[in-house]
Amino acid sequence: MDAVLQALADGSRRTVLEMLRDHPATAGEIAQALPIARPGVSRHLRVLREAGLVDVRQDAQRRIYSLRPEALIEVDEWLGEYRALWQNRLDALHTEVARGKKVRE
Amino acid sequence: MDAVLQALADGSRRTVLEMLRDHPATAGEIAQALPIARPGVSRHLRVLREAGLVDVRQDAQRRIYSLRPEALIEVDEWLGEYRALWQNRLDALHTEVARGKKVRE
DNA sequence: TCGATAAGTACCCTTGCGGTTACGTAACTA
DNA sequence: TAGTTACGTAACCGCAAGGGTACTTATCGA
Repeated sequence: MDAVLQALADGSRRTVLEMLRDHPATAGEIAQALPIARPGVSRHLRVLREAGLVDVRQDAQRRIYSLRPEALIEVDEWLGEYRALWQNRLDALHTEVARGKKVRE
Repeated sequence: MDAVLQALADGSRRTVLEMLRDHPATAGEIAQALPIARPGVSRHLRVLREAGLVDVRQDAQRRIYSLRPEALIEVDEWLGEYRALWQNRLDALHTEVARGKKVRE
């Protein structure tokens, strides 16, 4: 979970992820699409791999990366513990607004 | 969103957040509960504040911090774009398993 | 077996983050 | 008004993250 969030904190890595959301891609393809050089992309992919966010499949010299959204489920579950909270919060807000805004803390 | 994820990438800050999930707290209380000194906590809180994850309310000398889960909704929405994907993936997996595992990519 | 292609690793450098101590500031209190 | 309390900010330090260049490794094709 820590690894996943740390992986996601980097914008480039999120971009990689969003590329892979469309379809699997090779490391080279990803590097071409991003403003950083191949070695950098390799390292990004390593982080994503170690965080469990992507999978690699080897095809001759190519390494084809694909999304492995299972790790994101962790984040989703962590957020789940807040979801009820913000639902209540928003619901409460709505009622407050409806009854003329007597904010209570 | 970037700010939110970067804020969440730090374990201490997630801990602060989880403390505030229970109830609002002052900066001092949070610092006492954590293994880091007050100035550090202050900066953590600043990051959380600027990311929109917490709110401050002043009560005399005290600064009372409370959760503001609206920012987490952003993350939730971002994850939402993957949720369908992993649902499909898991569903697909189930059917693959059921029909005897002919993995297709 | 030798070159070409694709990717990963080693190394270096710079920047930013997180922590600490020391100091500044606002508000209560005697 | 002087002292105390509760925070925040500034300055400094160490370290790890993230980028680039150069090199290594693995696989295919001639």
